[in-house]
Amino acid sequence: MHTDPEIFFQMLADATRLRITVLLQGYGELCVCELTHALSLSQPKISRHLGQLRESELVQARRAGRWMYYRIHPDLPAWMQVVLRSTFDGVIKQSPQKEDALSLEHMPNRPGARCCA
Amino acid sequence: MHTDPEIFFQMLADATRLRITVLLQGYGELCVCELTHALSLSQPKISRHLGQLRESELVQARRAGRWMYYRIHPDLPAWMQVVLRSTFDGVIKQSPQKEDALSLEHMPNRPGARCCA
DNA sequence: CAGTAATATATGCTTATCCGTATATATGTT
DNA sequence: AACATATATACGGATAAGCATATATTACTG
Repeated sequence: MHTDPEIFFQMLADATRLRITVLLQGYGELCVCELTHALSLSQPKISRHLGQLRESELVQARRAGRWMYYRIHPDLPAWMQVVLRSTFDGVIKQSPQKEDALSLEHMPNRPGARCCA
Repeated sequence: MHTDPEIFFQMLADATRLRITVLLQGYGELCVCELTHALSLSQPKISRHLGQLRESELVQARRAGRWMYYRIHPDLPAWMQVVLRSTFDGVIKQSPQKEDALSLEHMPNRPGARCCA
């Protein structure tokens, strides 16, 4: 599935999925609660969009205890990686992506690498 | 409008608009009849999608006599230009973009630069 | 084996998207 | 002016996308 450019761009064509993708591009791996906090959106909404991103194989999920960690799929075609990288560069200084990153960094009690590794 | 990444990706998230965009990326400037021929789609369908691309300022239109020539908007943000370039590189060898390019090159009586300049 | 925290899915609804067909506009030609 | 060519738009209908709320699953905890 992740070789179809139309579906790839469809995934990026929704504001919520774009924000998620940009955060994953910038932070490598994030769990659902981190994304929910960073974007200030309901958990089902985040989960539903993550489900689509996962099904289209734009992201990869990994379970660690009760947490699900998501990251950009490492096997994406090179050109898609370029697209994601330049998209990140293009939007990370703008709203709402800038605020999303700030909100993530100021999140209290973040699980994952920083606390548990 | 062409500074909104969500709309930018929405434009690329439709097969017809993606094919049009890739052709414009590869050939610089094309008229509606060339696109209609290359994609083998109805004229209103092509025109409707070109209208959306134009309204979102992803492409620019120029009239020359009875023909309307379209090209990628030259003032796109740099990161969007990178996206379009790497998308072109990623899909031009695949279907249907490969066939579109062939069909365009074999089109008889093409108007525009090649014949009239 | 309750209970709770983290995440996922189901349901019903609203709205947006896309399409084909028909028609309008606009330019050039006779 | 009438006509032909190139392109754009209008209309009605089908399908898909997105949402909020409620509920289900899964894995830890005691």
